[in-house]
Amino acid sequence: MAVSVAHEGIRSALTEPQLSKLEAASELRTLKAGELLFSEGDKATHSFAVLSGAVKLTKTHPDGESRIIGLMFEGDLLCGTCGPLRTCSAEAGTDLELCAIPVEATSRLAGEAPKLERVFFQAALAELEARHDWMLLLRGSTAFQRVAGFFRLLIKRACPRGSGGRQGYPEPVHLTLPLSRAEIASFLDVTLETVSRQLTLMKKAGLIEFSSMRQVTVPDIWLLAAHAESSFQGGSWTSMPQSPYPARMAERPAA
Amino acid sequence: MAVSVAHEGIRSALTEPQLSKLEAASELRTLKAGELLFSEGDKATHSFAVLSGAVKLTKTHPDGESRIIGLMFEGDLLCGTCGPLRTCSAEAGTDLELCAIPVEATSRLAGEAPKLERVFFQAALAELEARHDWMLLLRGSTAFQRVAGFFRLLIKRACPRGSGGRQGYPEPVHLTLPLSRAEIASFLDVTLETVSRQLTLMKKAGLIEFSSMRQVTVPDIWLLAAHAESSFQGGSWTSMPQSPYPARMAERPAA
DNA sequence: CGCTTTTTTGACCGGTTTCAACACGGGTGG
DNA sequence: CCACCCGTGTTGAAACCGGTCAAAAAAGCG
Repeated sequence: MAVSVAHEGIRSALTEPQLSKLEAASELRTLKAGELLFSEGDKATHSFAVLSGAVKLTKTHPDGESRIIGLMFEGDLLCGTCGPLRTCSAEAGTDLELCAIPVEATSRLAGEAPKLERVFFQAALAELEARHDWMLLLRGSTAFQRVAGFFRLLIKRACPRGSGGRQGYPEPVHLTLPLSRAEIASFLDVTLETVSRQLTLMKKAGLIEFSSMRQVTVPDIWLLAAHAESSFQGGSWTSMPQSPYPARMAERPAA
Repeated sequence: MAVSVAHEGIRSALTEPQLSKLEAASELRTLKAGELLFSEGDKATHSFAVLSGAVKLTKTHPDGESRIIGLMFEGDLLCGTCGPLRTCSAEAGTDLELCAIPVEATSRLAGEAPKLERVFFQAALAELEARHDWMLLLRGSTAFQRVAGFFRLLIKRACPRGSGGRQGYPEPVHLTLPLSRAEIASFLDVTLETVSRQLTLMKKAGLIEFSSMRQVTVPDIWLLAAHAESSFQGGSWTSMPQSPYPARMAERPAA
């Protein structure tokens, strides 16, 4: 009980006393990588603000396998008001630190702070957007493009906060993969062997570097993206042109 | 101006006078198949309640191609409050009839009718759910499964309202495809040739029948689903067992 | 230091894609 | 009424990518 509700949107939607009330009801929760936060079909009793780490959202496929349908990072809000029941499972992708906010506490405040509801609404909308991006990434893409897209997504969502930097990353970015190869594969809907191959390919091409299994450095994400765009895939690679940057690219900094 | 806001959720969230106010501001809009409703990046000035027909939601892929990311049918609510700008384009898949509700009209009412905001919230959540279902369908599926899944989706969302019937459809269902082969292909993320081949396959197997290019009859959707589940794909088909229904299947009627 | 788990690499197979030709359907105008 | 045409849909053949099976290599752990 009693923890600072470190979510920008929520804080700014409430007055001091309201915030205190909410914080009094909330609690800090920590999980180790792999631990389950909640399961599909559970009653949605809490919302969660991610303080650190990455949350893995999964859903069970008709065939029984579970697939990763989304990831949430520091600063994201996993809203609990999405109907009475959870529609997917959540699991700690890495060690996790989050703030659990009981839905009843939020609904108690809903009357006097209509803006609060809006925050959750926005969170749901943001998730929707993320899914759209994701669907776009998966569609009509080669394995190479998917893996490249995975890096872009990772950098976009997990990085900015880590390095105090702006969002023009022409300089090397390094990041910690929140997922194992198998999990990345599930996320990208390819086999883990394919992920491994593409990673190796990218490594050989100098597009990425590994300092350890989960520590990657991306010298230039836009170079990587450029290769992904040009529909590249496995083949003769050792030498490749310096490749001019693509003409247009979503979220590309203004240069 | 002035049109009945034929959306269940909205109607039940408002009092008579509130509803009248909303209806006074709303207008009926009709589009022919192929016409554009709004584009990615447009200012979101209206919400739309789909009265009849199918709306095609598309988004532009980095490669420049536009991909279908979702479909909305009669009874669905396309909410306009999703941030200031539209994040995807909407186009009439078939001839369309919808009710356009200005966002300013809804936000004016938001104060006195908090439930209204909730309706839009729920609509967004429903969309999210739909995307999840969709992602699941696309993943790890053979072409056959995808096409079969497309039919299931179509029947689930577009049909129940048409035929006054319950939702136990062991009896033949026939429907109008809201999309061309190419569009279906885009939706399913396969080539149009593949769609055509699977359709032919299903036809030869007696799982579907065409009365015209866009008029299909599905004698037994669960039989179709059963084949999809058993990972079936092109091969020797002329004779197939009566195939017992699958043990479990999402949304399968209780029998 | 051996153990297990994760990751990489290889060879082969099969379904989709691709490229390309063909058939169908609906409309127009002779 | 039929010939013609164009867009849409179907069918065919070959190439390719990613999946699968299998095994070796590397990393993590007690």
